[in-house]
Amino acid sequence: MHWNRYLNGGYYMDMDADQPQQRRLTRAEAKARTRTLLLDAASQVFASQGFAGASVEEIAERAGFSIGALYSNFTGKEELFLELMASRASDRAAETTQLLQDEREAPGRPWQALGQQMISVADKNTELVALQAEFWLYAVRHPNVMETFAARVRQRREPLEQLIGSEFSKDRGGYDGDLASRVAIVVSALFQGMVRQRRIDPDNVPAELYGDALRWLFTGIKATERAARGENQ
Amino acid sequence: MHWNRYLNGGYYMDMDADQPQQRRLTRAEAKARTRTLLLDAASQVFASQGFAGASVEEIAERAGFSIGALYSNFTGKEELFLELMASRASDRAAETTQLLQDEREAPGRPWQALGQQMISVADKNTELVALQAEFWLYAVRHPNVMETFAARVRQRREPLEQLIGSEFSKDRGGYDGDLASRVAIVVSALFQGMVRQRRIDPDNVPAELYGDALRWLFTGIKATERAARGENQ
DNA sequence: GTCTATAAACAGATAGAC
DNA sequence: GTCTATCTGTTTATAGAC
Repeated sequence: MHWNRYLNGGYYMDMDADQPQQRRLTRAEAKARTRTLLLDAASQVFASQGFAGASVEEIAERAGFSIGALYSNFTGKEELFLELMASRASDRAAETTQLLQDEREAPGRPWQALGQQMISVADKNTELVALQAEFWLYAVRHPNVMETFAARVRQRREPLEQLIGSEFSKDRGGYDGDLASRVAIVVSALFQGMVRQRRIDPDNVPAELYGDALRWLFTGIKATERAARGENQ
Repeated sequence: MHWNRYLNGGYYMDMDADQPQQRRLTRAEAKARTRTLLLDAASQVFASQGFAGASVEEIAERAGFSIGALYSNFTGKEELFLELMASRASDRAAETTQLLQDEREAPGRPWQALGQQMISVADKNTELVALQAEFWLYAVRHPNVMETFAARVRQRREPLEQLIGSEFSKDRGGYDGDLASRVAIVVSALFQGMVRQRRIDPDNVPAELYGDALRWLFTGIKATERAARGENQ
């Protein structure tokens, strides 16, 4: 039996029972597996109860272990939370890169399609959306963590920034990195804001709206840029 | 001595000591004042510790009262939090209405100016921004509260929706309420997303960016609408 | 490595004095 | 109305058995 990790943080087992030389897990592997299961349980409990509201007992129980096991893998609740924060950040980065890779391979696709896909991904991962809010609050309340968190968020924005940059390159000579960076911030802020609104009021925040907003935004940017170039030349 | 409430939820005393018939507060007035002070303290403590992380003792202490006083004014921590949620929502609604009223009286002002002003207001009220995130998480975790919260958010969006609608009326014959509503959602989502980003990474999220984004957005909407009308007519 | 048992601190909430 | 004292349950974290 072997545990693999999905991009979204879930797990599945290799059910290939015919595997010839199935062996016991080494101590290190077993411990790693326990850590992983604890982190997965922590994700659920922190998402539904918040950092302060979550109890280590519930996390351990949900993972199928005792409190003692938790404390032998993490120094405490805080470290568990911070490790989760780090692990989920890299998951998201991989996911985003993949999503935008798909986008690059279907370059004719309108912004609407990308927008709708992003929203539908967010609709499914309700746990992650709540966790993000929890991470943000933690960062705001712990200045020493804030910079690390901000750096991760910036990093996650990079693939988006590149996609936008290459989109703009089509229309003009050079690659305007500063513009791409600013637009990426706007696009991701818009995305996060809409996902949160939609979460509490889905009827009033249709999934297509994010795509519409992207179309408006990029139409406006191109028009504005054209106008600016027209004046300068 | 009389307590008045600022739009932003703060308080100030009338220092007019010469007031001739200064009288003792009635029991009801004293109780109302206690409630108000407790709510104000709760705002600070909930913002910095979160709902689960805040203790009623700290709230009572910060307000200058004992735990007993808190329990004689609220049934418990939960009611205190919900009352705060309701009171701060109406404060924000009044504030927004005022801000957009100013906007209406200076109709030539570009979107950039409005955007920058909104961001600078948010920069000052860091407590409120954290509270909003806390309210959102609470709503997400308590389905019975969610609809009430969503309704308050919708209500707060109304003045913005009207401003946008009247802006669009200039360009075309009728008032397109549906478009205005959708754009208002986009604008407020964008705002909230940028404020959160800016809170943890101010260097990378310049205050002007929100204004730029609004300009891009409205330029794009008008171009898109023009194109749509051109095709239909 | 993980479990059970427990220590020590703290939380929300109540009762009765004033 | 508000305060002090207290009850009860829960929490994080640790110690020692296996």
